[in-house]
Amino acid sequence: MLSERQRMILTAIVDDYIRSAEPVGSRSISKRGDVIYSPATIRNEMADLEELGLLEQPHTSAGRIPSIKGYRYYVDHLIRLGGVGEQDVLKIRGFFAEKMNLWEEVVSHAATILSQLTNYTSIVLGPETFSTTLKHFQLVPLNESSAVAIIVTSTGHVEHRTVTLPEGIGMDDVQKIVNLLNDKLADVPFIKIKSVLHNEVGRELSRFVDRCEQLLQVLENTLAEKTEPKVFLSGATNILTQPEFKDVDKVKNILDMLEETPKLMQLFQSVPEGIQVRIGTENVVEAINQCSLITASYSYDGQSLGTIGILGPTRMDYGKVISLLDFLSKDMALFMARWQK
Amino acid sequence: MLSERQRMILTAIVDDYIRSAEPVGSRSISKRGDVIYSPATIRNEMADLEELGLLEQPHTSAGRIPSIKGYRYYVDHLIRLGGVGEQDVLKIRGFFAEKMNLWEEVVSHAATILSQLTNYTSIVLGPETFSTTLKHFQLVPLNESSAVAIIVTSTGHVEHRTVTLPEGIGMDDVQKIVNLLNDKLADVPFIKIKSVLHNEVGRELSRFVDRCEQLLQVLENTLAEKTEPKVFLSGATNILTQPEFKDVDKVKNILDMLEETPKLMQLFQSVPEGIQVRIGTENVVEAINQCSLITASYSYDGQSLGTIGILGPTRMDYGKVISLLDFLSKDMALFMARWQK
DNA sequence: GTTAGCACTCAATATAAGCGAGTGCTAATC
DNA sequence: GATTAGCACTCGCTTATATTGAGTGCTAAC
Repeated sequence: MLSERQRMILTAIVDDYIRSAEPVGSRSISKRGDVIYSPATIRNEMADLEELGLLEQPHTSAGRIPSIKGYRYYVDHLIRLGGVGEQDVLKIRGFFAEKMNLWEEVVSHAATILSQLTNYTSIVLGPETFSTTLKHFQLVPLNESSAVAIIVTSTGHVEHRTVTLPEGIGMDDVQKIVNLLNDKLADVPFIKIKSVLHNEVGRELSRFVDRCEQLLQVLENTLAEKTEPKVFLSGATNILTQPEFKDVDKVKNILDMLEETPKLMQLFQSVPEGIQVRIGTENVVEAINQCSLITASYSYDGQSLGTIGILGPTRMDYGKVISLLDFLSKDMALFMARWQK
Repeated sequence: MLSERQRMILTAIVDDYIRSAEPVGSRSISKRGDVIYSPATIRNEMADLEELGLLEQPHTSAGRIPSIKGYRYYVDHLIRLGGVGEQDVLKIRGFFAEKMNLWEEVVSHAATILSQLTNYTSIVLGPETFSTTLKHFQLVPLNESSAVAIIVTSTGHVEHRTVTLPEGIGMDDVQKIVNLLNDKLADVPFIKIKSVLHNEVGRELSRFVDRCEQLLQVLENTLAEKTEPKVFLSGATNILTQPEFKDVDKVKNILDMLEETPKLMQLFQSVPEGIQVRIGTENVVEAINQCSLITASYSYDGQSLGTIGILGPTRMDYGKVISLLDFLSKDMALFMARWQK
């Protein structure tokens, strides 16, 4: 357990370091005004904090910088959430005032706004098709053996993939099946599609059409296949403005990872509801062991819709980013809730 | 007009510099074996080449490097196209052997392959919807006032956008119009859609439906709107491995530009048929004045389908990249030709 | 026309000196 | 006992200075 004084000093060091990117010395803290002890006293406390693993010294005659553990303590116990600045609120409000019909638009714009407001890299995931309902289904034949399946969700999200048609099935049979599926599956949540298909549709269908089992199977897979949520990135190059990433080699790994969608998804694996902060090596993906990732999921009616995240250096403005993500994720949820009806 | 010896020396310098990224001195050329003159003679020629603006000296006591004009001369007159390496051919063949149904897949994979084979950044444009024909058209209502218009092209490309429905139009009227459009417009090239709509459809439609002019107008715009060709990027971070881009600030501008699609499109404005090399400041976009962009358009039946390009430092392996782009663009054209039927 | 020789240039590297921000420890002070 | 002034010490950073070596341009000889 830290003393009140230690907490004050740790807070001061983290805050200063976040601002300046320079190791913080005892003298500069003493001069700040909010810690009214002499440099010597502060030095003693700093030595103790280092012993506790909360601070580090780049070299003997330098000031202190927070360790991962130090940031963790700061985020868990010391942080003051200042709320979102007036300017930023206005920008976000303006953003949501625009007319947007497609989920993609909302999400990609959100990513842009986030990276602009923070000067870090924003990563926004969504929509997860599974959390929406089917609006319309269509099969457009390309040639004898393949077709494009088009799925429109209640959120205006359009998804398409190619399917291979079973041999020797007639076009009008296909059309019948598609019509029936539209009838039966409209407004059914994706999560229930499989069971509806089996219980209601299968029976009925066999009355109409012969040899439809294969096709039905294909379509079932197509419809029920969990889709990768789309990833929207913005401000990937912002990392280059950070002094700790002046070195090209350090940056390369990070940018490489951002280019690879699967790796990116891995970052978001098992993020819980609400706001989550992962500092430095707390991230499983090695490439970002020098970075922190803050994520916030946005949800509707208890159902998680997607996740928004900010990737920056461990020396990131946690207070600002957390406030902002909290604010934006709630606004997004609200915005999309208006839609669900 | 350059003498044969000058051409040999210029070739040697460009080749060496492309390999080593270091200014090339007279001694090292003399030792290569293919230019059998003493360093002193070569120095004299180098001085002449510099006077002609083909070479530059970073500083007095350094070797020479090619100027933009030097590269230009090299590309126009000296380059030896070695063809594509066996390894690379195999990879490309393997790539086209895969089954791909959507144009997007082909194009995005092509981008990946290109960046892998060259270690530069690849930018692939396509498909331009205008060069294909309409396969299917669908309108899925989202609510009273808006709907998603879905367009499937002959190449399996699916395109969607939201449209605003005119007030007070009935759903069955909408359906009638959509059906009619599908009847009349199937397999019509996008380039002709506007005229077909006016001549054949407009007349006929007014017989069926009242108050459809507005909707028809909206759909006409939707269908005839020239779509931005999609851009696929790969290997954006490869630029970071180049020694001339060790400096983060130089790289930032380039990567920033790559993140912005409109800027990226600007790069490809007015690229002619065939292979085009733009060296350094020959590029209009300032951010890449230290880079060269090589583009090749792929076409079918005289109609340009899209463009593939490689962005690298001016000190780029022009011979290899040109051969590769030539090869790949032709293969892509062939692959897609098989499809058009 | 070609080349050997030589003085010269200049970035890059190495070496040393000085500075200064910051520390840890000790002893005096509150 | 907690706090702080004082001081010696550390060490990265900056600046100044020398050294090196790859490369040049010019001249004179071949």
